[in-house]
Amino acid sequence: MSRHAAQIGRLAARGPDDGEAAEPVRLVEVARLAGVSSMTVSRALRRPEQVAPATLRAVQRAVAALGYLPHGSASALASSRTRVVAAIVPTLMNSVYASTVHGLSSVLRPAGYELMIGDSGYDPAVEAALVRSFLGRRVDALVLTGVEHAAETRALLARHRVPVVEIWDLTTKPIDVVVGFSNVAAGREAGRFLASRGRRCWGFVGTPPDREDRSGKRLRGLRDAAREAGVGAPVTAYVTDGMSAVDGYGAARDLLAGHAGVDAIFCANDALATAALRAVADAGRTVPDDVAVLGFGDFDVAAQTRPALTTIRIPGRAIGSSAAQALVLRLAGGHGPATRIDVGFDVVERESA
Amino acid sequence: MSRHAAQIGRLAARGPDDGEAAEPVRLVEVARLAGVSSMTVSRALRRPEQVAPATLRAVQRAVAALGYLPHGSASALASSRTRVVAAIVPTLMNSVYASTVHGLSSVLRPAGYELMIGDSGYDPAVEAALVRSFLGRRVDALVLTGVEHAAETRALLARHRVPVVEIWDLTTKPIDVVVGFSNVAAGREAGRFLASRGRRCWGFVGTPPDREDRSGKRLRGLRDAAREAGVGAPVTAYVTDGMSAVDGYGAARDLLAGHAGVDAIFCANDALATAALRAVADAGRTVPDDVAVLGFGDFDVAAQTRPALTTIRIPGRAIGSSAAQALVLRLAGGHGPATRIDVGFDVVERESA
DNA sequence: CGTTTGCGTGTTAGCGCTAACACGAGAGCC
DNA sequence: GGCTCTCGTGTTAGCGCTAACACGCAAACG
Repeated sequence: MSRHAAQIGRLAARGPDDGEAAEPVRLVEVARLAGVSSMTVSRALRRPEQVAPATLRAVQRAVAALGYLPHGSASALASSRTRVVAAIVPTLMNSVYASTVHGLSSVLRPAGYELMIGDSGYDPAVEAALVRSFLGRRVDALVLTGVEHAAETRALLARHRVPVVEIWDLTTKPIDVVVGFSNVAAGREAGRFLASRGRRCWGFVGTPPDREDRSGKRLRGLRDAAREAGVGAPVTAYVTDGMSAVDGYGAARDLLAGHAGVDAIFCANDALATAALRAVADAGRTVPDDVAVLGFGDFDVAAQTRPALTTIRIPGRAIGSSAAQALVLRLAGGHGPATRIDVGFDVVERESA
Repeated sequence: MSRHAAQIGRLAARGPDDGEAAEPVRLVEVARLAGVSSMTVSRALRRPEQVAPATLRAVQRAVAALGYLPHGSASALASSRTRVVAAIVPTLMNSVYASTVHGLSSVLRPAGYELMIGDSGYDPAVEAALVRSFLGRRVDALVLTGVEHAAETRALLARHRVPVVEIWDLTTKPIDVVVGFSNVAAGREAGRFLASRGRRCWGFVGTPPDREDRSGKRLRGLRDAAREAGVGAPVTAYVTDGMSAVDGYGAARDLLAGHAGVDAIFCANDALATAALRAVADAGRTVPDDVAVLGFGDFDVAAQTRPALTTIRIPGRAIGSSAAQALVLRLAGGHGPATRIDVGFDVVERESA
């Protein structure tokens, strides 16, 4: 494609009311105006400390005069660095993942990186498709939620060797860096909390444990705690199509209907827990007197429900900013000491348990 | 930079445990294996209908065998299309904007576009900085929240002529396409609702009206309705640093303290409204008997507060998907009939008003 | 006063892909 | 049988930028 032809196309696409023709400005134009070579302009913009102060000023004047904006794709192609980081979260419609994304961008943007976001809807196959697309765009790094990934995802990552940060879980074998907390320990803590409140017959609402996802690990921890406390194994009801409130109501209702003696329900996230609150009420029982409800995540809604949700608080924003810091370090060349960062969790006691 | 040198660098950066050397695969490698020219491979991937079926199969086999992933930056540079759309929202920590982003991505991703997200924190200067960064990356289109923009933003957009969709508001003079609703009409509807419930002394919590932002327009509508209903002009208390619950509590408290007769508070969003609920309770008064609280947005929390928030529901997800559809049409060449799409709004009556 | 060092800048050669055009072979037509 | 037309594919020439190296000039050095 000749430049001329491109311009024709552009002009033809314009309406008649266009004032300035706005021929796109390239590096050479800036160089010409500043009286230097284009390489010097490139350096002045990327590593100003490498050019003489007078030259720098001349370049900056020319850049401002022409309104020059560097061309990201050209820069990326020549330097093999896009300065884009991609992040995949289960969903944005959930305040803790939104916080995580916010934490990521609050560190990455000032460091000169933009974020591409994908939401997997908790589906590993969707995650794999997103990873493929992001790798095609040659992002400089990838942030993945969780440490369990589809085989295709692992194969893609092995092939393309991009820095990867896994978040919201821990493992002894991270792909690269992992920033999160132990979901098993958090589930165990949930159980200990219920035991300490005298609850003896626990229920659990979350995803089936054979998926070995984060929800499954929380259940594993809960079971550990049940053994530890000498209470019966938790009864379970599973959601299979999502982790939102609408997905959880039926499971919670079935749990209550099938096990009249249940005096506590631990939910794999707060959205499910709000559904459990309603299910308990609809079953004619009260929270927390008849049934305690314990959530997970400390979503925004947790403080607003009635009764307010007792839940496990996860520092979502800190996960994002720590992950981003680790990434920025790694991308700058330094390896950073830690490949495993545990941000921990707390129990937030409100009214529901 | 020679390709060879790049490869040395790569290898040097690897650990000793690396199995496959994973030399990155380029289009020519695929072409060689398939026994065609690289141009044919390019076409087979982008417009399969233009190559002969047998050739197409050969190319697809070669792509699969080599695990080829097209190089986004190179493609973007050669074709002047990045297949990336950037969206700027005030914040992701708010379910309605998260819904909007979700609506955008649900349409854009299947159409082959990735999303870059920026959050402006309701600050036009931040929006301008984001627009600059996104334009530098030569995104194919831009989605902006609101129709009021900093002068710098307008200048950048005029210079770079990228398709723009403005969302969450309406105007007769959109930059390009606008998808949203009339914030003035929504504010007026809020006032009419309060009037119909016998409220005579209204308060408003939101941003100062001189900003002429979406909150300001809602206040304008409320004032119109006050005149229409023959009640006094609404008393106001402003937030200046954000639109979250923490920003709103002080304003609501001051409003109640300064105007003992207030029997209704309209808040510019539901986060502020949750703060108002607490402020009313802390002032020793009850909602809705003493003071009605009317929110805006129908955030996730609205149904969970006690009393549950009566609010104006905005179809955030529909705004996102409609905007994306308009964009996909426009990017495909067709102009699409509408440059102004009104998605409307509803009053959701719960308990607080 | 030569030699060395380092700094600032220019030159060269691509990065991996695609627009535009060229071209040959076969089909359709009179 | 020559003409056009279409279809599938190849050739050429960049897109706008930067890595690597080259080079000249001043200061620093023995």
